[in-house]
Amino acid sequence: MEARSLKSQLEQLLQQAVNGLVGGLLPTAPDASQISVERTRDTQHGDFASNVAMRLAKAARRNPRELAQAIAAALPANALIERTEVAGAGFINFYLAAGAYGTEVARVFELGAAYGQSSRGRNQSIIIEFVSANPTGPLHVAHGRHAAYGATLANLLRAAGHRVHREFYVNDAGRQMDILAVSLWLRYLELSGEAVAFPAGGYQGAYLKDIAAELRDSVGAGLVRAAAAVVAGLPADEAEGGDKDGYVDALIARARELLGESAFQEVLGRARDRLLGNMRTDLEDFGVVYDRWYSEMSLATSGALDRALARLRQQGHLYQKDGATWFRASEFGDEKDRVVVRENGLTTYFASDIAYHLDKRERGFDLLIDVLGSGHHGYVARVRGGLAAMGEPPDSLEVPMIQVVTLFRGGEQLQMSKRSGQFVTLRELRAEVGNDACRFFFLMRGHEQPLDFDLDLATARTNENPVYYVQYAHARASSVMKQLQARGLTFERAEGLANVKLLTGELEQVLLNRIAAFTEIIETAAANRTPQTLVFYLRELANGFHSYYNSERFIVAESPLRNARLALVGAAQQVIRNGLTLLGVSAPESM
RNA sequence: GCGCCCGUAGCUCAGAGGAUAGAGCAUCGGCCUUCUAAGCCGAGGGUCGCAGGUUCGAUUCCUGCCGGGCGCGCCA
Repeated sequence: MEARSLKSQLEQLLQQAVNGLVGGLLPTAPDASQISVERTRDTQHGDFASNVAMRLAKAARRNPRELAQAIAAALPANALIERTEVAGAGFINFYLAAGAYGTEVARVFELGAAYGQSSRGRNQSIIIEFVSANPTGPLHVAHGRHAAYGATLANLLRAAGHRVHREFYVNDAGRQMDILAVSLWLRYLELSGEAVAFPAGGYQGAYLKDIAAELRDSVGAGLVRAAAAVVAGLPADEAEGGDKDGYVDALIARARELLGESAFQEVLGRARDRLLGNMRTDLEDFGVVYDRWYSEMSLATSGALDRALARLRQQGHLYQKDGATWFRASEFGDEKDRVVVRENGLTTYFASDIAYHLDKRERGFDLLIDVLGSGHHGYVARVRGGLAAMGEPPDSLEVPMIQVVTLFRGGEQLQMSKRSGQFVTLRELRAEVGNDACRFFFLMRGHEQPLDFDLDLATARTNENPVYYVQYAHARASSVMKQLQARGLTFERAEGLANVKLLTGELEQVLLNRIAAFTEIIETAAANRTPQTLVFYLRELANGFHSYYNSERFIVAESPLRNARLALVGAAQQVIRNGLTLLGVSAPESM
């Protein structure tokens, strides 16, 4: 069976009706995007409404209401629509057949955890890259927001019928890795009684001290060199009025010289692997898994980087200036040209990224989604330019920008600074507020909105905490089923589904309506790349459930009505669970 | 200076051409001998930053201004 939302089904019917008028009332076939159906805000306008007649009236040179009448009359016979009416300036209002919601409830039970999935995405192949934090330190709270957003968006896209591949791009190349190696080695020397002043430009976080201890346990004193030999002839660091980059670079050179390249690489690899391992564990614990961790370094070793640059050069998109190789990005929509090979012969991060994105296209992905921090917006034009220069469509790259996270405790903003090594890690945050509140809070706001994360609210076990509201609805539904058992009764699904027509109460209708909207909410949230659409929906669905719960008793004496109500409760519970699962939030049986 | 994002209820935010602009929190008033009160119901609260424009219709799209945030490396 093809999975479609009610909205999609209605749009399909409407499309057929409109097509039937082409050549008659309508001069030409309209664009499919003009033919849409929306949920009504007010039930006195029916269940769904369409503005199609108003949109087509001008081109057709027809009165909108007249056109609406004609379109409504041309709707093919179907079991979905009870009746239509033309209202206002030319709206077509749809009233669903009484059985439509009963069918939908039956589908919830039939499909279970798969309810809500649709084929809307037409199997479009999407690669979504997110977090991709530098392996130079632990993940912190901002990465958590990226992880929650990216993982949930991936879930939504898959549910909406796309093929989705999740990727973490590992920035394991470049100078930062050398700095990491030196930082670790200096911590190791410290432990070994050969302390050297720690550079301002190094990675100062305490995590490297732990890794240094492991290194010491593992290799013993083999990497120890005299502090005096390390610092001999080095330029001044920032603290002494020198240049911090110059000092770090000199230290890197000195480390290579004293250790030898292979030992230096061993230290580097030790730090990188350990930090990447921690990231992977953190993300898995947070419910975020990837299909692939893609190494930046592998672009160089596989030759992909050289191939990409050769291709650009061949097309005449590169030129030499000031000893460096530049890409003519300004000819492809960027504000200025960009360096791809530096004066010192090393390729830039941007060069890797061109090769990486070309590789994504060559692997067959239709759409490339990069989830980036809002600070990276200047980067988008550059990478699009690279794609364009390679002959790839620049709009195959889409970049949702995630705004910053600010933590608050007791009304006070927590200071976070990566440079000083004092920041709240994702691990610490999860330990304090738990996975559920963490993911829910990260997704509560639009991703382009800066997020104030209130730790007191997230840990509050009170009604002020929004994550409990939705979970509580699920737990309450479970509780009803347990209560049923305790009374020696069972839920007779067939009887319940056969009697959904008895659910004529206002609150029952509202709840049925909201349940049936789930599939189209997923479609909308996926299409707009807005997980918070699902968050808001779940709050509304939970509200519909709580209101119903407070106004009616479900376990009544009359078996048909009891089972019909239990079917509604069970369907609501299933949809809440499916929705929370997409968000990566648990659906507890009791609270 | 250039570029991107944001200005909606007291606060935090949804809504992205459509009918009377919504939610949570806060405030005030009700609801537990009955399936979990982490719940429900009700009330008050708005010049959708300002000014033009496009449109049958603009909070939504366009332009300009005002206000706030961020970014503009041969770093990654």
